[in-house]
Amino acid sequence: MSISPKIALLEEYALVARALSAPARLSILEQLAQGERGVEALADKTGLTLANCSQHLQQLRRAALVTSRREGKAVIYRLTDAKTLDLMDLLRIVAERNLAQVERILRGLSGGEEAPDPVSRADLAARLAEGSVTVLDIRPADEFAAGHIPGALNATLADLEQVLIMLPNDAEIVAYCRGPYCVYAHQAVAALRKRGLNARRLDGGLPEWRKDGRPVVTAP
Amino acid sequence: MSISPKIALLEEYALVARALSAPARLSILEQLAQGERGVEALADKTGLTLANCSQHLQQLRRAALVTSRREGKAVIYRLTDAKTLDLMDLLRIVAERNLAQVERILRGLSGGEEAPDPVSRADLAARLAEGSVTVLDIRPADEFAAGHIPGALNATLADLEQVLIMLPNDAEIVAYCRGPYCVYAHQAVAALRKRGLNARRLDGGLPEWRKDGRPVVTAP
DNA sequence: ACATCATTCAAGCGTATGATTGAAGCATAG
DNA sequence: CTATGCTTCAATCATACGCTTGAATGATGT
Repeated sequence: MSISPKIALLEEYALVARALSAPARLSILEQLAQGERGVEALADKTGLTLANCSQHLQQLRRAALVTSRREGKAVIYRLTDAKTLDLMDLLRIVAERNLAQVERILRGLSGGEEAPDPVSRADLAARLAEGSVTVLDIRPADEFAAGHIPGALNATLADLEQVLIMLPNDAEIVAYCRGPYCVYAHQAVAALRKRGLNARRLDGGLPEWRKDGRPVVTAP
Repeated sequence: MSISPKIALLEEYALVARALSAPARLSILEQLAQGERGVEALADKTGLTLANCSQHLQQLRRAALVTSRREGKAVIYRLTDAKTLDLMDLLRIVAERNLAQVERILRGLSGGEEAPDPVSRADLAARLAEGSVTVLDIRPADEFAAGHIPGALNATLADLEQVLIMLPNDAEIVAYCRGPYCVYAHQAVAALRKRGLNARRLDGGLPEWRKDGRPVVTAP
């Protein structure tokens, strides 16, 4: 350490980057962006085994991207602060800005068609106020119950058909999901547009909406 | 829908993070933040072998953090855009904000003494205008020649003693180096303060100064 | 104190990454 | 057109990481 404080410093910075360098951990962070969670819930949502998820969580904690507290028998994890979210955002921005690969993957989700520009959160808020838009929350029911945009309808990709029949054909639809890392809304919009519906995606997901200080309601 | 577009997306984001997860690559990026460089210059500055440095550069290029162009026989690398710098900055901020380890390392550099708050770039610009401050550039002579803050004196850590004797004892000194990743200025300030001089560190280094749009001069 | 449950630790395995060496491209100079 | 020198590719080894399995820890409740 005293031999090379410079390397030691860089090593610390690299530790944070390394924590973000595994898809499994990004997936965990995306979940935590929705709200704090226990280990089992995280393992369940991300499809990781319990022990594996626990190990990833500890790497994230070592990098101080998440913190934990005990609550009875359970250990609850949450993002340390907004900086963690900022870092994830910037990572995504750089990746999308630079990597043609990302473009191709997102295009593949839309069935080859060009996706329309996303709706800004300010726009959606304004349109919500005048009731001229239908908001779809494309997330599992439990996440929807834990918090969603006021007035939003909940639908998973599998449910989508069921919810559609309740909507007028000329409805303007805005879909959102967990956030920029999540592809549910992309897929939902692609499916809706294939049916000729006027659907667009919200820029960002619930965490970003909440971060803007906009209203969020729990189970209706 | 292929096997898992979601994982594929996360994999792309992880690729960018992975590129930042090795001290050697951070070191390269710090060099490139000073300005574009050839492979050999980078290898020399970072202490890496040529082939090794080239491989790291290709990983950075795969993550689109740097781009390259040919210039005669040489291949010149540079940061793709300001986002790369932003990402490095945020990485450092999160690491310093959260990791007690970083604090200890930086404190170790100051010989255990508390370092004073850094001088903001706006403050330095104002004081430079009124000539009430001496600026020290603590970087190798070639980097100094390639660009430095107007009026700055160049000194390496080894040279420091030589330069000192030219300064009045009551001089107010501001030291800077390559930037937040660089520890030269920390060490120089610690050394100067041990001699009873009124030295402080500039917040950020030359890349940040330049990014602010402030004047930079080349070899005097 | 004991049983119980959620979480963490520990060991093993396969794979990927980083560093080194030596050989192969590629653009300019002669 | 060939020669030179910078850069990159290829092969190798050592190390680290991610995932799985099975046991240990730690707090809770009877």
